[in-house]
Amino acid sequence: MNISFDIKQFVEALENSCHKVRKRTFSKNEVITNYIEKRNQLCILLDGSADLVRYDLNGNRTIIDHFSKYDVFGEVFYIVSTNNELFVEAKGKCEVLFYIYDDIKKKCKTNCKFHETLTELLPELILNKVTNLNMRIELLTKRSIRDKLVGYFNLISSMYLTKSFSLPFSLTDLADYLSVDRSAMMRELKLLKDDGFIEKTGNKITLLYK
Amino acid sequence: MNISFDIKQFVEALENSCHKVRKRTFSKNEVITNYIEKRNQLCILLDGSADLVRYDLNGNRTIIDHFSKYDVFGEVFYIVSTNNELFVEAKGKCEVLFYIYDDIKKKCKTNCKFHETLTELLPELILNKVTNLNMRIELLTKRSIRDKLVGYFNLISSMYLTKSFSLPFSLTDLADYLSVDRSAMMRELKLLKDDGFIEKTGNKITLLYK
DNA sequence: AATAATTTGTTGCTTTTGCAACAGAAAAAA
DNA sequence: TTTTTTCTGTTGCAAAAGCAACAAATTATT
Repeated sequence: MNISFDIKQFVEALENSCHKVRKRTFSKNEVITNYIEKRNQLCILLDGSADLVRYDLNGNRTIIDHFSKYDVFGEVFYIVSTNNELFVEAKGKCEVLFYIYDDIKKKCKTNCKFHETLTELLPELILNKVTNLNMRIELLTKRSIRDKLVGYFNLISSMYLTKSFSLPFSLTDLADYLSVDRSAMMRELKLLKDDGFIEKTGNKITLLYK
Repeated sequence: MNISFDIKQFVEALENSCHKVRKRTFSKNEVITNYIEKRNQLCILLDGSADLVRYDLNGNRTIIDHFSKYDVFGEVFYIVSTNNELFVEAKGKCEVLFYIYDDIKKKCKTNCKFHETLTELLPELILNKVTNLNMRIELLTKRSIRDKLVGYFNLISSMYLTKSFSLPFSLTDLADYLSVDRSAMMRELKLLKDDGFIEKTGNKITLLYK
C-alpha cells in the first residue's frame, strides 16, 4: 500500500546520502532480506515490487504484505515473535535501500538529512503500517472466500478511485494473500462473474455492483 | 495484550492530572466508545477488561481486539477506513481514561506531566500495537480451526510462561476472536482433547504437547 | 524462435466448517 | 433463593473450502 508522498523526501535526502545507508538491486525471486529477531533494519523499496512471505510447517505459503514503489519495511514494523521465518522476495527487478541501526532515534555523527527526515517521518510511517495491518485484519476476519474477494476488490477500487483495475497480484499470489486455497478462490471468482457481480479478463477486474 | 509496565507511568502522571483528560466508569456490556473517523481519541483502560468489536452486514460479530488492565486504545491505533462501525464494549466493570486531541504532539498550556509522558511513550505504544496486530494476522492466516486454536494457545502459553492457563475469553468470544463458528470450534476443541494434545476443564487449558 | 516454467482455469471428490437446534451448566439478576 | 439469562457442549445435516490432478494459456529463458 502506497505512502509514496512522504517517502519521496527520503529519496531526496539520499542525494547526499548517509554513509550508514546501503543501496542494492535484486532480480526476480531473489530474497531481499529476512526478518531477524534483535536486528533492526529499515528498508525502502525504491523500485519494483516485493512480498513479505511466510512458509508454515505444512508448506503453506502466506503473503503477509505486498510492497510496491516507496513502501517501507523491516523489523521495526514486524517485531518478530513467531517460529516461522519471514522473507521479503522480489517479484521482479527491485532497487532497495537498507539501513541497520542500534537505536532508531540515534543520529549518525554527521547528522545527515537522512536521519533528520527519518526521525521526523517515523511516527507517520508506523501509523501508516497500523492502518494497513488493520485493513488486513478486516479482510482476514471475513468468513467466506467470496466476502474476502469482494472486500479486497472494494479496497483496491477505493484506493485507485475506479471500478476497473488490474490486480497488483497474480491470482496465485492473491490466494496466498487472502489465505485461501487457489482453486477454491478461482471457483468463487467464476461464481462472482456468473452472478453478475464482476467482470474479469485475465487479472483485470471490473466491479458491476453498487 | 499487556504493556502495563510502561503505562503505569501514565497512571502516576495522572495524580496531578491534565484538565483535558476525563475519567469514567462503565458497567458490564456498556459501550465505552466507538471509533469515529476524524476524531482523535486515546483511551487507557485503568481497570477491567473490554473488547473492540465489529458487526458486519450478515450479523457476524468479530472481536478485533481484547483489552485488559492498562491497555491503550482509540482511533490512533485504528485509522478507520471501513464501513462497519467499531465499538469498545465493557466485559465487566471498567474504569477508563479519555483524552481527545487535535494534534497529539501539541501539549496543553500547563505542559503537564501527562502530556510529557504521552509524547515520550507514544512511539513505543504504537509499536506495541504493531506487534499485536502482526500476531493477530499470524493467527488469522492459519488455514484451519485447529491451527488457529493451537496458535492461540501457544501465544497465551508463551506470554504467561506456563503450559496451564485460563483463557481470558469465554469460549463464545474466543470463536469471535478467531473468526470461526463457535460450534465448529467446540468440536475441534473436543478433538484436540481426544487426540491428547490438550486438557480442558471449563476454560482452563493445559497443553500436553512439546 | 523454440523450449521450459509458471500461471490460469476447471473439475470430481473429500474434508472441514458453518448452521440450526437443543439440553444442561453456570452465572447474573431479581 | 428463585428466576432469568448467558454460556457450554453436542449433534445431524448442508454448504463451503481444500486437495489433487490436468490441460490450456501465458510468460520467461535459452
